[in-house]
Amino acid sequence: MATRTRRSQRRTEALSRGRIIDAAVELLDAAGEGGLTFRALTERLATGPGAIYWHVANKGELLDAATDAVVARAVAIGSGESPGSPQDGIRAVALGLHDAIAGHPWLATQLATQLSRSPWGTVAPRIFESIGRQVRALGVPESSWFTATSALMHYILGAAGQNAANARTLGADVDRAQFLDAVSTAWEGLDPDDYPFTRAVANQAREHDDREQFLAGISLILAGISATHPLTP
Amino acid sequence: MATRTRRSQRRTEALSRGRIIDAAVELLDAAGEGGLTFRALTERLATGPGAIYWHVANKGELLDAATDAVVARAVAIGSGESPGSPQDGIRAVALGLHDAIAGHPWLATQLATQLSRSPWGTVAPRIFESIGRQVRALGVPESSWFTATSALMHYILGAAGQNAANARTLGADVDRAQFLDAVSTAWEGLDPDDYPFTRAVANQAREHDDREQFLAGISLILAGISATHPLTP
DNA sequence: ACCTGAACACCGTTCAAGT
DNA sequence: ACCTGAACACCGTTCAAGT
Repeated sequence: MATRTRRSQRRTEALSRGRIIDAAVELLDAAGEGGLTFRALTERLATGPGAIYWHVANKGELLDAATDAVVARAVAIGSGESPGSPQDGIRAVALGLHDAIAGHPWLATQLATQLSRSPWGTVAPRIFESIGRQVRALGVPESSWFTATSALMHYILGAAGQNAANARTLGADVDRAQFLDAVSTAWEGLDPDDYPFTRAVANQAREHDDREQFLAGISLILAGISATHPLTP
Repeated sequence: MATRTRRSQRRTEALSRGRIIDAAVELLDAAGEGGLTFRALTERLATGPGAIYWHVANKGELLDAATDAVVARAVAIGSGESPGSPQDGIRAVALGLHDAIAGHPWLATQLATQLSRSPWGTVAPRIFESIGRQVRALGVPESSWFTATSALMHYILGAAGQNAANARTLGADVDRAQFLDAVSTAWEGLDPDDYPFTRAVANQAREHDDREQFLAGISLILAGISATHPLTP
């Protein structure tokens, strides 16, 4: 449909790594991981593939850079001087990442791949740092910093990724209520012998709210942290 | 290198969906997501692409089926009649998924994509059910089943995915100690103003054990569940 | 019903050539 | 130093034709 928008704009600014990364993010947002191709990129930037390869080593590096750009913005928002408790600080950082992934669904898969491929990159420390500072403020003893921060980070990325994937399914024609109803109905139709538990919670799935549920999980982990570690705030 | 193994074995069994899925899993295990191509598949199965398309709709469906096959095996192992406490039951299920992802690193990305793309598929209920049964056994009140099970599932998939990605980086020439040392050293070299926390825990990262750390996170969530919800076991 | 294999459209990447 | 654009190897998928 609206694929050919801004078809061959006259190129006013010179090409640059930054402009390429911005265009990549736009393509990813518009059409998901499949939407980022060098053909689409050259058309949007009104140039040839060789020009792009002059600024960027390959597609993988471009994806990493796009991921880093979006994450940097997200943690900058989530980690401003939070006025409330350290718990609220953690919730703010968590929601910042949650909403970033919700707004850029391709980020979930990309984060999973990149965090593992290169934990020495810029993305992992960025996220780790913004969560960890709040953990420290919480009064968790230093010997448990790594454990507590890792647990929170894994939960956040896991849950946010899941929610994002759900959001991606919601296209133009499917709304959220329909979607949840379809899932719940499918779960209710499962074999009673093999899936008693899933059938029993099908209705809770139908009525849940993503953000609320996400924060409930954060609260669970926070409660676990205070129960396990003597806090000294 | 050893790419051409069992080059053109005489095809003894007829082609079938099951045999195609098995071959897909082998290719994924051997060379990651990039290793599964229809070319490689046709060579290994000594057939043409058309034959595969007769049994399988497209590559996405094949990936889903491969994922489901591996997960089914994993939860079958993790959820046998556990002799210990419900807590230990949860740990067993969690470790079952953890080890499955560690053994099939491509599973992490694939699970993230598939769980969201179709939560009405077979994979999501399988995992949800195996965790949820243990949550119920724990004595969590029914109104909190969905929240507690979701939190555990998100943590497990997030953490296991991360660890798997780490494992993937460890090729033939890099061992685990070197890898962790490289990460820690990189973290220690970060800007002291921007990354005080990450620098402070760099040493904990160097010495941590994946499984131990993974289980510590599970314990944290379990502690949070008992602290938050009145258990009636 | 099941399989063959040539063909098609598309992809990431390279590179000699230009400015 | 930066950009052009044709060309290459490879990919998922289709389909007329065979058995």
